[in-house]
Amino acid sequence: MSQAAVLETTRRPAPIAVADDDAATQRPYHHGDLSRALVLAGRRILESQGVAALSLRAVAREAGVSPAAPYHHFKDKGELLDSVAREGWMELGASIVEARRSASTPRQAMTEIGVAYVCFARANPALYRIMYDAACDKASMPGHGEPEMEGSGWTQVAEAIVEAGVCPDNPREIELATIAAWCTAHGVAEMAGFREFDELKSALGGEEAFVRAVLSNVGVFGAQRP
Amino acid sequence: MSQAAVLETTRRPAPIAVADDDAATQRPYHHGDLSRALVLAGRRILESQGVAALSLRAVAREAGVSPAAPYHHFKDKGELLDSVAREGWMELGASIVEARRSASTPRQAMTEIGVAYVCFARANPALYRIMYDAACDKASMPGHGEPEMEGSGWTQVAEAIVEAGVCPDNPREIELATIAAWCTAHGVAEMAGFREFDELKSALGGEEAFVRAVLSNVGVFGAQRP
DNA sequence: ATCGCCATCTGAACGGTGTCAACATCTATC
DNA sequence: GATAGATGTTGACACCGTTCAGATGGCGAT
Repeated sequence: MSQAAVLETTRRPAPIAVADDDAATQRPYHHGDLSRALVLAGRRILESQGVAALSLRAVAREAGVSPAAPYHHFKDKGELLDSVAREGWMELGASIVEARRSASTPRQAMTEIGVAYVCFARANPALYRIMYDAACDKASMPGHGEPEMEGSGWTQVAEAIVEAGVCPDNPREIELATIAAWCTAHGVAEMAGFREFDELKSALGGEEAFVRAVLSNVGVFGAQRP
Repeated sequence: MSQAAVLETTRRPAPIAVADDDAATQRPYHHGDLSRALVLAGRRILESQGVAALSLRAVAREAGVSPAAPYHHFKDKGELLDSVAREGWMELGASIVEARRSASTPRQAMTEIGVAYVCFARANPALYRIMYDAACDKASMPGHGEPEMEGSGWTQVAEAIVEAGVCPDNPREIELATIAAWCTAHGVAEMAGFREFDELKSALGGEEAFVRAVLSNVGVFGAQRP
């Protein structure tokens, strides 16, 4: 469907409402809520065509709007991608909360948090790339200072680390362990997709088994060594 | 200097010899060894302007050649970047060999390998980004099957892991530990530059101290927990 | 020594991109 | 209902990767 829009540039797809669950909603303003529609369009392109296809013009096309329209809602392309990324971080945070809740012991919670992080990134690789890029040049990590993300993500990990007792109970040690956890999860998340590991993955019975096996070697996430 | 080349498009900088240590070398052919010169130009741009400025045209400009010239030496932009990346991996491999040699105990060797990996990536952040991107869609990890990289990098890490006894002495466990090591180093390398950590870094006495503190929390690289 | 081949380099072009200024249109508010 | 401001469109600019026809020049065959 978006294929057609790409091939036949003249005929633009009909503007999509912010939520297409109610088809009867006639867009109340020029477009409705374009900034939201653009973020959704961005995610759609990310999922269907990957990060290389995520141009500002493509997003505008997908949203059924002219290439310059986004500039009335975002300073530039980076700011639009930041919005897409922020949604991703919020979903990842929710996934971590869920993983922690599902575990029966604090130590197991750490493992599940790691697996949840990596699996989210692997399930949405293009989105995760955007998320990482956006986090790169931010002065604070995702989840710090954003009221709608309070109690998810970063703080969850720190709490779980304290509960699991993976490091001395001391603010600095806890911070270092939390950073180590994030770094490690990020590294595994980015490299789990390497084709080099395909053989090992299937030998271990799938990607999640592979991820668990790797994470078990990693200290913060792994089972306590005897 | 390359600023001028950007601003004043008409006047191209003089073609640079493949190695400018010997200024008397008159280029023997059309350009000399353009493919080598292009790789060097790419690295120069990477270091001075970052990865966002690394366009094929910019590389050609820096090498004093027309935008189409690189196509006689590389299939496309990706192949040129692959060459730049391969050099980077070889240098990183050498750095790892050196780090391992400098350590006095097998366990310390693991720590130094991790620090060397991260410090290389942090010292050449744009280059490392290219290196990672190139490794992404390769079927084998850097250092596998390339004769000029035999005995550096990947195999070094596996050997060091065996010597340090960080995992059961079993091919699969060794492979998993090696993968975990690489994932971890990659994660720390990419995130060590986050501005979020600036305060902690200076509190710990610099970036290398920060890196060592984080790595000590990650199992494969860290000191053995008591 | 000359010729012709072929690797190499150039110039111009195409479609794509991000971004901007000028203009058009619609909503909200007085 | 007039007007101001927010929102969308058009057209343009510079840059990008890539291709292709032609110029250039080194090197092997004659």
